[in-house]
Amino acid sequence: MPRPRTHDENLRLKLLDRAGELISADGPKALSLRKLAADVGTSTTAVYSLFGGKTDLVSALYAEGFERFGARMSGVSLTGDPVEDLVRLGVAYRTSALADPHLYAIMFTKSVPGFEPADETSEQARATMAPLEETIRKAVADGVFTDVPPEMITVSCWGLVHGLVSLELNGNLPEEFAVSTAYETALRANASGWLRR
Amino acid sequence: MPRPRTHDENLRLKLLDRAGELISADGPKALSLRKLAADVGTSTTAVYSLFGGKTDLVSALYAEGFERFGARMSGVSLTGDPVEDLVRLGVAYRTSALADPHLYAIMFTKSVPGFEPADETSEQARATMAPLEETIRKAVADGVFTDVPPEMITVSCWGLVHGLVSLELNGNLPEEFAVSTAYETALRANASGWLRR
DNA sequence: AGCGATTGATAACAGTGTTGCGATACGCTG
DNA sequence: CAGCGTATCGCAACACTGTTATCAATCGCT
Repeated sequence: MPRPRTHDENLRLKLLDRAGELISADGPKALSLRKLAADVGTSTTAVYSLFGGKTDLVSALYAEGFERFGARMSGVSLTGDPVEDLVRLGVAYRTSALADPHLYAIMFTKSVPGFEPADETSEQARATMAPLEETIRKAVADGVFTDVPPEMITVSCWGLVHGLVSLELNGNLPEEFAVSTAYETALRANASGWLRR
Repeated sequence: MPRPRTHDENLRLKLLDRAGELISADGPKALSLRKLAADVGTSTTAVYSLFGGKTDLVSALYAEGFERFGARMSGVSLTGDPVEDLVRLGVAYRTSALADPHLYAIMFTKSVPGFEPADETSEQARATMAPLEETIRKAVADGVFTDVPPEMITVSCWGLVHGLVSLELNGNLPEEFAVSTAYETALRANASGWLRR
C-alpha cells in the first residue's frame, strides 16, 4: 500500500483549532491556507483532502461554533417564569457571543466572503434556539404570553438579542454606554411586551 | 502644465456607482479593483488617486449608504403616538435595508474584510437614528414611556430592528415565515413593553 | 520647437485559493 | 530480499487579488 497517511482525524482537529485561533486573533482576513498549513506543519493540500477547500473549512468552524453555542444555551437553568427565563437566555446568548466573537461573526454575519451556510447546517443553527422556543411555547400555551404563533415571539426575541450583540460587537454603540445593564433592561421590556394584558 | 486630468469628480462618481452595482449584484467578494477600473474604462490607479485604496472606496460607499438610509428614515411621517411611530420607523428601516442589502451589509456587518469604519463616519451612523431618538426622548419626557435613560430605549429598538433584518438577510429565518406581519407585530410588542404601567 | 512637470496606464511585487504533477514510501509479489 | 504498484501528500504552477514603483504620454510655457 501507499505511504502512511498523515492527513488524519488528528490533523483535522489541529487545523480546526489553529484556524479558530487565527480567526479569533486577527479576524477572518487573517485566515490564509498557507499560513495555517505552515503553523501546524503540513501543506495546503491537507485542507483540501480533509475539508474540501477553504469555505468547507469555515463551514466546519460554523458547525463547531453552533455546538459551543448550543451547549451554553441549554446549560441555562430556567425558573419557569417566562420573562425571567427570556432574560437569562438572552444573557447567556450575549456571553457566548462575547466569548468568541469571530466565531459568532462566522455564524451570523457573512464575515468570510465566499462562505454560505448549507441548508443542513442552517437547520442546526435554529436547533440551537430550542430552549428559547420551548420557554415561549409553554408561556403561550399557559396564557401568560399573548396568543400569537410562538415562532413569532421566538424570532422577535432572537432578533433583539442578535441585534444588540451585533451592534455591540460592531462598535456601533455609544462609547459610554452601560451595555450590560441596558441589555438586561431591554430584554425584560421586550419580554414584558408579550405578556397578556 | 501636465496632461489634462481625467481622474476627476465625474470619474469618482462613476467608480462609486459601478462599485455599488458590482457589490449589489454578486456581493462584496465580487468587487475587484481591476474589474471595476476596466468597467468604467480607466486603470486601478484611479481608485488610488481618487480614494486612496480599496478600503477607502468602501468607506465612501459606507457613507453613501448612510446618506440614503438617513433620507428614508427622516422621510417617515410621524403621528405623535410613540408606539405607532416606532413601528413606522422600524418598517422604514427594513425597507431601506431590503432596498440595497449589500450596502446595508457594509454599514452594519463587517462584510468587507479589511474595512473598519472611521470614528467620524461611525458618528454619522448614529446621526441616522435621530428621528428614532427624538420620538423616544419625547415619549419619556411626556411620561408615556417608562422613566429610563432614552438611549437605553433607542438602542433596544435599534437592536431589535437590526437583529430582525440581519436574520432575514442572512437567511436565518424559517422558510415559511410571514416576515412582514411578524416584523410589525414584534415591533409593536417591543414598543409596548416600554409603556408606563 | 523644445523644455518641464504632472498625470495616469503599465508592469512588477507579494500575497491569496486552487489544481495538477510527481517524488515518496509503504505492502505485496516474485 | 529486490522490485513493482499505488495511494498519498508536498511542491510548484495558475489565475487572481490589492498595492506600489516606473515611465511614457501630454499639456503649458519659454
